Amino acid sequence: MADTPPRLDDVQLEAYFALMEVAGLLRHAVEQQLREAGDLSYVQFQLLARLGLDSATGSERMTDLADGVVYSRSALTYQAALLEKAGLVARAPSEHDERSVVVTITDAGRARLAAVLPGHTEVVRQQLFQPLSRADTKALSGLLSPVRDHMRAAPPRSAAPRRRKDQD
Amino acid sequence: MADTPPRLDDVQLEAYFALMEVAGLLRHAVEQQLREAGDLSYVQFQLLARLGLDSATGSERMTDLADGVVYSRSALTYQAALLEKAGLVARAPSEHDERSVVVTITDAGRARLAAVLPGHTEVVRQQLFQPLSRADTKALSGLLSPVRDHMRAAPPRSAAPRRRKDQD
DNA sequence: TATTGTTATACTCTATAACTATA
DNA sequence: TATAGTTATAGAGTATAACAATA
Repeated sequence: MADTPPRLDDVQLEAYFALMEVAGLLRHAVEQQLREAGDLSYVQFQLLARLGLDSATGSERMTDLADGVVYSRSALTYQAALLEKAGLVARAPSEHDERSVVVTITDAGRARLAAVLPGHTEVVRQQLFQPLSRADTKALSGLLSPVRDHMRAAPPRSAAPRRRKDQD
Repeated sequence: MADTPPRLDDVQLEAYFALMEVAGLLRHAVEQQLREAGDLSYVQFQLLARLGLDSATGSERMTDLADGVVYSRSALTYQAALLEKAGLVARAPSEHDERSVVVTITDAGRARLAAVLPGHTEVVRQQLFQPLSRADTKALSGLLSPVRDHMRAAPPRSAAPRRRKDQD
């Protein structure tokens, strides 16, 4: 279709590869720490963190949890079931909409989160932030936040035209 | 041990979360494209790219391939076997060291790589680089490259003290 | 003895599609 | 009819440990 194949130049390639490798290594390091310190996968940690840190009430609907954490609903059901079996969250039908399920972090969940957080923080600090000054960190955040917003808003088009959560 | 739990401040948290989400969304988009355009996983693409683009000869030892692409040797054996079965690489014992296995990209492997690359590039350009100016891209690369080098050199210590490729 | 690579095994996680129930 | 969530199923990928072969 497009007759001008837009190559990535050297600077872009370097940025792309560095981004993917840094994120990959960081995730790997963090996953090890979470597993050893609290027997949590990264996704499970993200769910607990969203409920325990981001949410004022400690509760969220499954659908809202799915956004941003996981790519399919069944994956969320699977992880939520694991967390519930471990006693770290509770699931109950919503009062306003009987179709919805509200997930709530339990005291045990908050305790697990608190147990894991210092080590988690420590890994991120040592691996990611040690070579970055405060100005660097601000600059990094300033560069990546718009990219994140752009990605959330713009699902892949030409080369990967599928939508993420809808059927065709 | 440490009596000063070093929290991450808001700027660091923002940078950390943005990094992980950007890399996660990008990898997801890229994996879809690679699967649809060439039936390749991201790891398989990385292996082909290293052999076909980075290596002058098109060949590398298994051990050298493992470094930077994969976290365990068995995972590399698994992926290399898949690529070989698909005819995209060939494996042969090294002449200099009979223990080593040299992996070489085939013509079919180069063709597959060429078939996949334009779409891959297009996804990365649209998803990652569209909101970034050239100066932004340079800055991003300048920030992340030192972090990558730091991570390669400094395996996780206190909180996750295991080494990556050695036994205890 | 140390290194290179493979294999057997078991496990985690994910996506697809079919399904139930409520709005 | 559309939305929320679950389940069954099947597949991809990984790590661990034991193993064989060579340096």
